[in-house]
Amino acid sequence: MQSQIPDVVIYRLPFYTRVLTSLAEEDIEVVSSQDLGERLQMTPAQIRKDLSYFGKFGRQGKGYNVKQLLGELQQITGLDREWNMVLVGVGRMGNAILDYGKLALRGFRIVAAFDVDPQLIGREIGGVVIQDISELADTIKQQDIKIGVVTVPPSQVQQAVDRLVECGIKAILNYAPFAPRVPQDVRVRRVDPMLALQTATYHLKSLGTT
Amino acid sequence: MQSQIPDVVIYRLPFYTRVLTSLAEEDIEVVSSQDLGERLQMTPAQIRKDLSYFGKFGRQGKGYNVKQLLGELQQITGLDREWNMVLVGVGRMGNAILDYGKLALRGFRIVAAFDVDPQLIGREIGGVVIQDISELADTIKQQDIKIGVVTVPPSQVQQAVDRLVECGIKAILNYAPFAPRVPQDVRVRRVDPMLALQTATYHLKSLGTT
DNA sequence: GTGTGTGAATGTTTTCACAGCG
DNA sequence: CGCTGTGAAAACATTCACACAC
Repeated sequence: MQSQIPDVVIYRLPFYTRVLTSLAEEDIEVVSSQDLGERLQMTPAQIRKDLSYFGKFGRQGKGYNVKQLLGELQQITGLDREWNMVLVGVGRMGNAILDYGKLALRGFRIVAAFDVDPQLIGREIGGVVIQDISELADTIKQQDIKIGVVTVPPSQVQQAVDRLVECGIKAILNYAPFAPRVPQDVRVRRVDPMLALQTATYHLKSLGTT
Repeated sequence: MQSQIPDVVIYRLPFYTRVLTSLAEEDIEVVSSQDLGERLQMTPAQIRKDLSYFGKFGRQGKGYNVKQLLGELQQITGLDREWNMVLVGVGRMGNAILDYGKLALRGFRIVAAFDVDPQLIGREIGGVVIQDISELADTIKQQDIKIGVVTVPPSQVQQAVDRLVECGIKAILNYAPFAPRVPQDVRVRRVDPMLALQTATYHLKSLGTT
């Protein structure tokens, strides 16, 4: 039924690719799980175990070849290719995301943006022309897009997500502070600075004054 | 240290307060772990177990009083008060955050912002005047601030974090794509949309074409 | 009857510790 | 030697299932 590779492990892979990328930039050729562990603040054993789910990438007595391991991990995570995305909801946040150039550099490119506001349709932001939401299905199917970014107001999130799912979107980056309901095979990832703060205050509480 | 309450539980508390808040707004007075579970897409048992770490808030055969439980949880999480924060690094992201009004409504208020760029010092954004970084220590100590938001370029994150920690900051909202090193008693929370995307592509890979 | 609170059971993740390879 | 890869053990988290309170 399922992949038997724990989700937590999948979640950690991008961390590995990031450190390996910067090691590669420093022209470091070989790295041990020990080194990696220090840079990532995790135990060497965990790193070795994680990697072992996918294969044997290291050499005993030596460590891992940085470039080779990086390549393997990029392939495993699917970060070796470009991913096209659609964005739904060109409000404040959607605008900022469209206007932010660096996404594409990292392999994620917003190729289409949608809104319901007639005022916005036809405008161009960050090289993307805003289309009417009614064109969503066609665009997604034509370009075989699998990732959607949802930046509509909270009250419309579920509806927007439903539409995306109907169109065959399989991963959603959600900027709303709650989890929309989706079928099991669709992944939702939440971006929620507020939540991050709210999980920190518990520990601050016990810290006297203010 | 006698925390004994699992971190995962602490992380879930804000979700409970959010649903309870919206239930309260709908004037719903009582809720069962069953109901909560459906809304949050988690098992009733987990909710009951989580809550049991902090006390007995429910009534058998009935459920939980929404307002009362909300109050308890806000107190437990420290969300029953206002938190003042400083922001370091008024670049693109820092600017956006300062300009974003709603933070304060949710109990978090940025009361001071800092940068090293002389061009920026003295400017006002979102009601906050940008100060020179040299004034950081004084401001934090005078106002007994415990939370810092770090939006400096990646290469300067560790330095900025070190300064904040020296000044007594105990929680940091980090917008950089890596984890700075901090003492054990300082919590760092990362906001990282890129990471969110990167954890999703693993599952998309196996999905044919594109 | 209904739904909480909770030990006990089950499932999952991390860590240990060491055989074995280079 | 040094460091990987990995079963086995330990730690941790979730779910079960039921006594008990309303």
